[in-house]
Amino acid sequence: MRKLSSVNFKNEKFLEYDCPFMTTLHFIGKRWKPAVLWKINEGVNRFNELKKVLPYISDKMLANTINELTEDLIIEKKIYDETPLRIEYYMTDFGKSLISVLEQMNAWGENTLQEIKN
Amino acid sequence: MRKLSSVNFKNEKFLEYDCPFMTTLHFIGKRWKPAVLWKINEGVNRFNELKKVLPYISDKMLANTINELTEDLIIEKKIYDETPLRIEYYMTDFGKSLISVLEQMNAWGENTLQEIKN
DNA sequence: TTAGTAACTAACAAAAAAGTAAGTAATGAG
DNA sequence: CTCATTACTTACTTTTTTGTTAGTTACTAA
Repeated sequence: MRKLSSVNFKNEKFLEYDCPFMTTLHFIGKRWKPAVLWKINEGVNRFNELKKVLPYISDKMLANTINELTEDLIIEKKIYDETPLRIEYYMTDFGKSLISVLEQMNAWGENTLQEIKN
Repeated sequence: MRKLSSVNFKNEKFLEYDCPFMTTLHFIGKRWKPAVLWKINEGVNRFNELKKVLPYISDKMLANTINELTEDLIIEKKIYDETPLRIEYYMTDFGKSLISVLEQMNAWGENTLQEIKN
């Protein structure tokens, strides 16, 4: 749980106010968040499918990440009344607007990895 | 200090390999890094000047951040043989290539903040 | 009735990141 | 000789994030 009185928290808020890119990082700057988002965008929509494509993620981290993305309105949960239970996650329009940012970050990352190789 | 044997570290490396945007986040995904980078890019080049424009950063965090940006070859240090001592930091060409990514993140952040207001 | 599957949650521990307080080195001014 | 300035470093603590293990609910198939 976040401690709202901490200097750490206040500094984060100051930076989000002073530097809008910190707001962007607020949505994607965690270990598994951008990866989960990316996979959902690619059409991997279910809990267990996400676990397959991200083999080292733990149940807890996947659930946490999904919960935060849902609270932030980046993805939405759809519950299908079937058995066995089927729940799927989809990008919201707001979430989709983040993808082009991730794409540019991806391009820069790929480029950098290439240059390091050479 | 980073523990190279930790699951945390291994997961980070897996993600940098699997999702190139994680490589980008590796360079800017910390509390003060993108802000310091941004300010240096805007022409704030000295330790004490950076402290002025980022009033809540501690000496230690600023020094750490500058050191990491230097090790990552994003900025470079220029020492002027003057008294009092003058040291300035400048973006490298590699560092400059990151700015367009930060600019897009900034635009998305500004937009999002605007939408939240309305 | 036992086992299995999907999608989780809770309690706890370890690791990493950030913050605090004090100190350092080189120089020059008074 | 003491103080001020610039640009840091060190030792330590707190906060935050990540990971581990075990359990839960609702259903179905054998």
